[in-house]
Amino acid sequence: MLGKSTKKSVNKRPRAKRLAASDRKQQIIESAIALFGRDGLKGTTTKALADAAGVSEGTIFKHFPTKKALYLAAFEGRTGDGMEHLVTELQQLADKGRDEEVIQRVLSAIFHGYDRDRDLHRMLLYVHLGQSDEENKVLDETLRKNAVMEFLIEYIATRQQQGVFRPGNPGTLANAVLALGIQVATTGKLFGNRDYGVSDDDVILELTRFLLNGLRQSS
Amino acid sequence: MLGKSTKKSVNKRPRAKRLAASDRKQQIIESAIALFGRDGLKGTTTKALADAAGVSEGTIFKHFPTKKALYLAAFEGRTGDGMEHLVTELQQLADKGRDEEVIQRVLSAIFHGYDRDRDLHRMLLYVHLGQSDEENKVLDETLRKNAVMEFLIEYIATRQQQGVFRPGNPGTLANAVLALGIQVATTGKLFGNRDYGVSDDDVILELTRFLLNGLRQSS
DNA sequence: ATTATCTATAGATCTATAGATAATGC
DNA sequence: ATTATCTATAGATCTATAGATAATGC
Repeated sequence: MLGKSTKKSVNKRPRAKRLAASDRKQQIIESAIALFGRDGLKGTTTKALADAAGVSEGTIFKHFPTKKALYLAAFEGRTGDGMEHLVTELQQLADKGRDEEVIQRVLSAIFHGYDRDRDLHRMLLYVHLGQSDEENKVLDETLRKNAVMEFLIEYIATRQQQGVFRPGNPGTLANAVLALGIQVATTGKLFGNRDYGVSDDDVILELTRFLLNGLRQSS
Repeated sequence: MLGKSTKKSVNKRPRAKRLAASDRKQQIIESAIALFGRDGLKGTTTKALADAAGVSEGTIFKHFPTKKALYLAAFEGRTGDGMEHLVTELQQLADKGRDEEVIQRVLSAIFHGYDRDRDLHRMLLYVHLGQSDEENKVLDETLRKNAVMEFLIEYIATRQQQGVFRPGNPGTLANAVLALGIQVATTGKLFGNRDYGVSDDDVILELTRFLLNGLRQSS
């Protein structure tokens, strides 16, 4: 009623500070991940992307030829960040026979990954649901979680030969370990289903004991 | 070049057979689930919905006030279909001490649910990612999987008191059982990650043994 | 004459482009 | 004078509506 801020968009955003192209590009990507993670590719408009980045829509398209190119750019350079390092660490723990720590490390890596890159993991779910050829390429690259999967299969098979773990298909069992971690992290950290008032560390400990109990020989 | 079918949309769809409103409504919902499951709410156009149902866009809006109303209608009447029946069955197995069959039954119910209503489960993932207040209402209604969750918590706690299952937070453990089943079903049946060449029944058996081993006292 | 469907279209986005304007660095 | 940003807008959808047309049942 006072005429100042009632009119739509009277307060126009100030011209964005001029940045080097590579910096602006990166900054647009960072702010885009939150939006794409929330609403998906189709659900996110270039207007929203521009507003979030603090630039005009024209600027968005100056840096990325299409909206989808920006979407896909979010995954560049993030393919399996510290996966090799993790696998090395796991291998060392496995060699020392520290089974508890192996499983615990796998679970905490998953949990922390979802904490650190929550929006990116939401995006990944959207990409999975998307399923185009192009997008599945990105997935194959990104889901180098397979490095961990491969380690687990080998690890479980070895422990079985040593008579420590009970028999059973190592692929199915490795998949079970990862699946449990991923699903608990997904519901707890992406969907907010953490009704069971327990801390992450407690859940990890509980699940570790549970998984190891499941893997080990009873007798 | 032959002029007959080169022009866009020369072959016009014949007028849809006239149906009773309730039948048409149901049929539109059925065909919509596949589209919403594939592309989500925003990714599915009313044009696509009309084409899939074999009617005009006008007809879609005659039966549903908005696209979103159609989206939400897909969940009506499907809230926990045979959940009470399942829980009754589980309770009977539990009373007889048939632990293997309890777990196996839970897992096979999840697997079969994903097989039977694949598109609906894809939609549910989209809804989960959507997260608006309104949509979470639908979720709370639909995810009466909680009935099974509640049963499992009670069941695990009882078995712990009897000294059959090892100690541990029943909520976390029950969540683990469901999470494992849901995630394996999601990746295997919704995302097509079934690289490990094993039949459903074998996976269920393997996971059942694994889960029970994890739950039971070792000594 | 009542109910279902279709046609045509309004109005609101939404993506992307072209050309103008502003800022930087030589 | 080179590079980054913005403004303005074209063209393509996309949702939803209103009024015309067709089918059914009394």
